[in-house]
Amino acid sequence: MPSDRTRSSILDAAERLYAERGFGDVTLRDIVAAAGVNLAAVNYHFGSKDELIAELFVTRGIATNRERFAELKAAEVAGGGIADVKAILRALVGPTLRGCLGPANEQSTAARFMIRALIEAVAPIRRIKNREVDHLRKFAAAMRRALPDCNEADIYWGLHFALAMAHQTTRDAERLTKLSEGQCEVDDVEAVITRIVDAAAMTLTPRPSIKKDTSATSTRLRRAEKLGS
Amino acid sequence: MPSDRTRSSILDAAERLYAERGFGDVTLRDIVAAAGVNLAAVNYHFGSKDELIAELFVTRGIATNRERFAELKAAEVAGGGIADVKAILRALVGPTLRGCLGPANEQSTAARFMIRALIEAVAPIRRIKNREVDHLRKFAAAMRRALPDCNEADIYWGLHFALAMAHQTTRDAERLTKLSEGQCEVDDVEAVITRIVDAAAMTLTPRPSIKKDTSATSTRLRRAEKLGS
DNA sequence: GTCTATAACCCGATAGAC
DNA sequence: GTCTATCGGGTTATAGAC
Repeated sequence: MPSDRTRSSILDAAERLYAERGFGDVTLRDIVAAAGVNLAAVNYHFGSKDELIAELFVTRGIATNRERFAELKAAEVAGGGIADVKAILRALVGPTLRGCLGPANEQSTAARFMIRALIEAVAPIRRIKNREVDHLRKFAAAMRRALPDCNEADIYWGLHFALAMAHQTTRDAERLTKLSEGQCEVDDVEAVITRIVDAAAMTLTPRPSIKKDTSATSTRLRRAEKLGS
Repeated sequence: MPSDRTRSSILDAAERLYAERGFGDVTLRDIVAAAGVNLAAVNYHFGSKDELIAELFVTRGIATNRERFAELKAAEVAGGGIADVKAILRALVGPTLRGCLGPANEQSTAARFMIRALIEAVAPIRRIKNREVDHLRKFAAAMRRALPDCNEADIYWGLHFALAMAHQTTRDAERLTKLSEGQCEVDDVEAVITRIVDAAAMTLTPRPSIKKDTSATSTRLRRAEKLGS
């Protein structure tokens, strides 16, 4: 059926253009031109522009989350049912960062589209996004298992902060490079992931103050030591 | 001169509407209606829509940075020339967060406009933004004085992460509340600021490893140990 | 400086032939 | 399913009267 090819041509072209130029200045006419199909085909296959965007967001989002869950599952298996805190965070931010940073030719269109979609929050996506928090709940649950004594709010804040750093880094990489005059190496994706994961993990496994209280060990630190890795 | 009032009416109305509804669906017609002026006045006073947005971004940005610098200066005076690390970070993210979170009637239109502008990155603003990093340089300089032995790249990453957490929190506060089922208190602005500042400060004033250095210890952490702090 | 009126253009959606 | 042609509506920008 030629219909299917038309349909997926539209999806592919839309994903690519939105990833490259954002939602603000990509029109249906741009999309059909890039896809080599007719303008009316969009409405025939998707009903409206908003429904096209929504379908794109849902299908690509599912794919991204599948990657995340696979990493999370692997981390839990490796830990005998309880994943390492950093491994959980790595599963959350790794797939997106790997797809958005690094050499341009290795970047994933899907990951860059998702980042755009999450950041620009155009109307049809905003509606879906705010009611879809199940995937984050799975990460929160894994984190609770890893840190059973940790305050629940802290866990949510930690996941939130990890995503915040990941998103802003993909978004402002250019600016950070300029600000630091090249000292912040953004091209080494795994190093960036490690940096973000470490920063988020620190908020979840607190330390005693380094200024005073060097001798007295806090209960929280003892708990962390007990957990080990 | 009635001209000045027309001019500032347009600026005020535009700032308010953009802050409330974003750049995507606010037209010049909306703005002139809210300002009670004529459509042609926009082009007369600003030349084009893009120039209106650019002027708004520049003037409001200067105001925000003035607030930040005032806090930074106060922190350096209080510290006898060298500000406390957390005070520096607080000066960076405090003004924006205070203007964007908390009770709706206490929010600042200017702060919410700036957040929208930084996030949605409409064309005329993007151009200005990426070449404007001087204000961040001042914070980096203050941080270097506070942490003379700290790796310079770490300082830039720390500032970047602080802004990342601040921005994402203003932007996704609703979602975080829903995800955590109200356990993450976003209405207590000062508590949120403290949380973000603490998280960013941790990345700058590293602690010794709390667990056995298995295999995957980050280079950053190892460097931190060497620094001793 | 401010207004009206309109130009010139672009958008998404759709009717209808094939 | 795919196409052409077009509708109806929106936008910014501007010419010209006052």
